[in-house]
Amino acid sequence: MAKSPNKLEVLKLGNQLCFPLYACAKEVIKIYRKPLAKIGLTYTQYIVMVILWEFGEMSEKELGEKIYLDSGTLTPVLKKLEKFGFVKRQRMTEDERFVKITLTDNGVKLREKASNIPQALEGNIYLSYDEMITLYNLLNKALEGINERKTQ
Amino acid sequence: MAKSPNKLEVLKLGNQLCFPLYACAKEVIKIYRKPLAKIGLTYTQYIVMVILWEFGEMSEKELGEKIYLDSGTLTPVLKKLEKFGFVKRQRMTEDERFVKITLTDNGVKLREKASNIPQALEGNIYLSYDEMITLYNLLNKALEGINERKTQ
DNA sequence: TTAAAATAAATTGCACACAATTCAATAATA
DNA sequence: TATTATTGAATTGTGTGCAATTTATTTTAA
Repeated sequence: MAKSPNKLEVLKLGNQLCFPLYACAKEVIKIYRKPLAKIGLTYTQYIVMVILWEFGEMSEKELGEKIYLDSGTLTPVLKKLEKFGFVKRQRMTEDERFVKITLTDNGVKLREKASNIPQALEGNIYLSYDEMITLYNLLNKALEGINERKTQ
Repeated sequence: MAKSPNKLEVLKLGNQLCFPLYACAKEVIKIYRKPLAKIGLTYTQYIVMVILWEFGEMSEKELGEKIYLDSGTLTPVLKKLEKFGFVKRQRMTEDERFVKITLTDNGVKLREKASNIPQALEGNIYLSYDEMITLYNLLNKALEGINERKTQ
């Protein structure tokens, strides 16, 4: 049975958590980079497309909330994807402050070409299925906590 | 009892893991940003200092391996820290290709001022101690796997 | 109903992050 | 030993990522 941790121990571990999180995210993104280059996308562009493939059209604001990016990052990425011909950006007539992001036909088609991208991780993540599930759940729980704090 | 997952399920989950990892890392770094600004450091600069505080002087190459950064990122960061007066950079006489990174007195002193930085996470990570331990272990296991693959 | 506040994007400036290349020093080998 | 290969750091160019500010639009409230 593990001893009950004091506050200092929790803090120290929190600090230690930070680094592997940072390093692991970078390394996993790096694994995706090469296969993504083959279909002409960066990781950030890919994530935008994944969200749009899953949820369909939405405002830039909504997209930014889902992807944890503000307009400072997102606007240039979306303009690039528009230049590539994968998305369309247009002000909404109901409220001209909002920009609606829509997939073009080519954007929809790209989904198939990207379908083998997840295989990039094959043989690169040495975790069991159960460990991956646990990791996935803990990360999402942590994210939820951070979101909760934000909306207060 | 969970059913045995097929390969496709593992791949799909791997892909899904990628995003919360990316998002969570960004959000946690964001939490550190404000308290770090008070002692005049960015997150990357802080991680460099943490490594040097823990392990002492080492070459830029060694530092880069520990922190998962190449010279393209690390050289400018180290030059900045040198300008701040926290580290010293000098070519090693034994082998002039290597640059040895050493803490200055001010660099050592900064450690105390930074001692309360981990408290930034207090009230921001809604995970139990055990969950944090599990998350920490899984991330490190994933990192080890990635490293292993690299050295092959 | 108009002035003030709020809101969504866009812009600006700074700091990474990394691939690719260059440069200088050292090691390997013909 | 002279040539080639390798290695560590530095440089260059592109792409985020974000805080702070600006702009245009809409909402709120006086």
